[in-house]
Amino acid sequence: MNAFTEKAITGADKTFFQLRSDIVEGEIKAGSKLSEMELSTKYGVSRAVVREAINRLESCHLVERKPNIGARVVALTLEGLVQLYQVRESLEGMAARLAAKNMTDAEIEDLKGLLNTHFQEVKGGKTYYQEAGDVDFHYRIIVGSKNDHLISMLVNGLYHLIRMYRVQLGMAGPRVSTAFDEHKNIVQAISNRDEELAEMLMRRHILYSKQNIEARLR
Amino acid sequence: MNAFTEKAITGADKTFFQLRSDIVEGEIKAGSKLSEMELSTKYGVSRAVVREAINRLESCHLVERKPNIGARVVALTLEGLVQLYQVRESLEGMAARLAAKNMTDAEIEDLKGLLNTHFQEVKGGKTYYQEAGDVDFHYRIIVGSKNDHLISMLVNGLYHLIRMYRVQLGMAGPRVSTAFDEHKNIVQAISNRDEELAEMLMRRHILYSKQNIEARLR
DNA sequence: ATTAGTCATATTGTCGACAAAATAGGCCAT
DNA sequence: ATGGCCTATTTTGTCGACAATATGACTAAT
Repeated sequence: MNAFTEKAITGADKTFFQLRSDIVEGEIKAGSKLSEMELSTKYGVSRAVVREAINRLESCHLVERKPNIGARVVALTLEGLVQLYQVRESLEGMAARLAAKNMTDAEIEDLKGLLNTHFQEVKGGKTYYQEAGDVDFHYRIIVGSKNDHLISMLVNGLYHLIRMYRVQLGMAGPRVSTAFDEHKNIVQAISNRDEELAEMLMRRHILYSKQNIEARLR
Repeated sequence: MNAFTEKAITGADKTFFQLRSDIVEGEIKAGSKLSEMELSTKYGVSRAVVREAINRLESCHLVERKPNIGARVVALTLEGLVQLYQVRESLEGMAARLAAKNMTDAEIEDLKGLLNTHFQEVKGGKTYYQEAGDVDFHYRIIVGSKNDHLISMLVNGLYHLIRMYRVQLGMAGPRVSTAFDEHKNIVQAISNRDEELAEMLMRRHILYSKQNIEARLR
């Protein structure tokens, strides 16, 4: 066995990942029906593993399942996006608060380094920032909270759904420069171990994102 | 078809409910292994439905599953309880905020009525309050938020876990009178449509509960 | 005595077949 | 035509069997 624990990957895992990717990226259209038999032949696995994969997708709120009827990919609505950001504001705000309390000094330094890297890239004219960079920034703070429930809910639960909205409603990389300043201030608050401020700044950051998205969609 | 939509109940549902109850009430001990075959014979269903039930329990964070090894009921630790209340503080705080915004006047009146009923019972010397009453109070505010993600996360996700801690660590009904006053103030804030205050009071209410529990356990 | 290796057993992962339920289409009555 | 009922087909729910992996016991070498 290797030094770092490597989880065994089962067939259901692979099917789950594949399906999730196809749904998030829009390969499988939002609101469409998921036929077990069809997916079974498409991915070359038995219906049992497809069912397990679909069950997990339901846990992520990416599909909705009704007994004896079947599973549909969730529909994307403005209402749903707003609700999603409300939860996100709450959870990530708490994550920032806990990160200010629980991140090690080394982790905070790493985070500052990440921010610097992003700064260089943005200065160099890259619009790349928003997609991977923003996700990475938020991801580190979530993990830095050291709260397993929080981490699970956000990483396994909400982030793929958020990404699905981003990809399919085509909101790629706006608000780059202002968002970067907000990130910087959040990191500063965490570095100062100012829990209250870190939470407040994160909540406002996400609130602004939400308002920005809402404005563009109406 | 009936007036109110009645969801079909599948066998996996029943097994899931049964297992969840057994775990929460401690009939199945925390940290113990769940053998698919054993449960299959015990409940008289096939392994497939037991597997589906266990998968759903995993979504609720009531069991942890490792590929090719099996599922164990989660272990109850003080650390875990603290993390749980941190998330709860965040989510229910947001629920109170949204309830202040989204509950109808009629729903708020109902909530006041519920509080009065509890008041009479407490005055009558019943210690019954905490268990059903507290849950009901929080439940109504969660639903009153009208945010499906929030509702799902709390009702399907966290509440059974919280109840598991309550039952098995034997913390039934303390803090009755003070908690009642806190509930009253929260309802007043919601009634005044004061979102900020409602959120703050709910967060403090849960924070107090957490501290109360922590104090008793050390 | 301890450790590594091997083999037998038990448990989980996957599959195809059957049962139950829902959907679709045609048929009949109005 | 329209609406309700019945049948045929499709889809999901459940089951038992087989394959792959982990667990535990036993042996042997150091």
